[in-house]
Amino acid sequence: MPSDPSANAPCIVWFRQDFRLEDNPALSAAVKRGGPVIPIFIWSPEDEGRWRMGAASRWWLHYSLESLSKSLTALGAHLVIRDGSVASGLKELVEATGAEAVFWNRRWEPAAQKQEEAVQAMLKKQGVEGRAFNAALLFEPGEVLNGSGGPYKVFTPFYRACLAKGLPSRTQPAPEAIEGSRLKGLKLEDLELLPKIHWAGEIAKAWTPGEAGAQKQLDWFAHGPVADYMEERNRPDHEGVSRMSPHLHFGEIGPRQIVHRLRGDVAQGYLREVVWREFAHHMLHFYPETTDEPLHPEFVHFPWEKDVKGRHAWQKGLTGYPMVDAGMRQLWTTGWMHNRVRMIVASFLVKDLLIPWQSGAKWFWDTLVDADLANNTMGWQWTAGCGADAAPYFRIFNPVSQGEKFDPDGAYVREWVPELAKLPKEWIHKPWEAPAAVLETAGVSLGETYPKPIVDHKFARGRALQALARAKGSPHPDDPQPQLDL
DNA sequence: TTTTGAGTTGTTCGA
DNA sequence: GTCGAACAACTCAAA
Repeated sequence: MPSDPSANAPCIVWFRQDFRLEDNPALSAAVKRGGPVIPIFIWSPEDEGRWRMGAASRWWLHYSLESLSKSLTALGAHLVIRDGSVASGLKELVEATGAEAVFWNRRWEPAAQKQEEAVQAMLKKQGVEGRAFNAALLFEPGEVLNGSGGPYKVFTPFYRACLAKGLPSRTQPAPEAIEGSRLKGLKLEDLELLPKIHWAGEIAKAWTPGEAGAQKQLDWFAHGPVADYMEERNRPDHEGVSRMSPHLHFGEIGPRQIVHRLRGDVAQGYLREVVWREFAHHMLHFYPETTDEPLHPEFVHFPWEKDVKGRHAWQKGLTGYPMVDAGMRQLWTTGWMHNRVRMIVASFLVKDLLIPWQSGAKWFWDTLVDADLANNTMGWQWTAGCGADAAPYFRIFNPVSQGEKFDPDGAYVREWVPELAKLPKEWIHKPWEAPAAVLETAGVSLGETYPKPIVDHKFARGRALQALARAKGSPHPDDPQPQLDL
């Protein structure tokens, strides 16, 4: 037998947002290296700064860790759980175990990158090997650049450049066995990730966190909805989308596995959305301040309203616009909202109520089980018109026509706004226009059983167009006219 | 260097 | 009911 002593020194695998065994390059490399493997998760919200994990995501994290822990145990390893700052936690572990290497998969959020730099510096000081791998993305920031060597700021050319490179689909199998090491840590319960008040019942019914749940979800999507994705993806009243977002966010499955599973023309439209996720991560990397600041600086002066009542009505799903309220209640109840409806509610907050997009981003951050800093930031900036590929200023969603177009029978509204369930579909998206007799028959009393619209959309649209014109510096009737020097 | 064409997801109005 | 045009100007990407 070879007797190189260093071959048997333990290797720590630091799990972050890559809670899977298949196609997990850090884990595979550690196993291949030989010697004991110490998988570790360190709960360190203080390392995340302003964007520490929200309540719904913490719920998911709890069960994702539970699932990962079981899978590792089945292979012979043991997930060590800790809390506190990652750099100091890893330092202690390296010293306690005599580990000679720490492997992990990269994350791209600004705070996560700072955390990683601190870990690298610590390891260098300790004389321990630190190696980072790519598990999260098809292409990491810097791999897809425009002709001038800079980052793309428009999606379509970025997308074409990705396709030209070929979407990576090679994956690594899960290890068959792992040489473990007994090491004491915290119990999962000690992290107190689950809510103290019991509000997660419906979330639990809707989702199965963990690698097996992710695989099952992808199977379901690949066998059915993917074929009609382009038509059905806009229908919140149908099961037409993949619902992969929380699994992807927590790395219970990686994008390469998705590309591998969905090869073929039928999935092109869906894979385009996966590339949007890539684009969002690249943008966040190159423009890290966009989590809080508009990408386009003229929006710093945008005349936002401080409308506390409006914000609360929006959060609770009591705006009086059924499509908006249905979405907000689906979010609150299940930790997720259909993407089409995300655009509708976001447009309503930002354009109809003129409430800052950051406020909406924060609410989503706390309530979504798939809250992802890159995707969330890109989505909200796009809606507000201040981000990459920004919406033209005149693109203001009409919550009524969007409802009639994408929830034509009102089934989605009926599910999430049950007090309107008996309204005929003719009026379900605009109950304030329904004849009194129709309302009475349906048991709807506006202002009592369901709110009247908190703002008139036509008025709000005009107001938003005016505010946008002013922010952009175009002339406005109320502004002093510049003297023309003719 | 200059020029040209394109740019996720919309709405409204008038023919 | 359906259809096309108008709704700004600007930035980005690439020829």
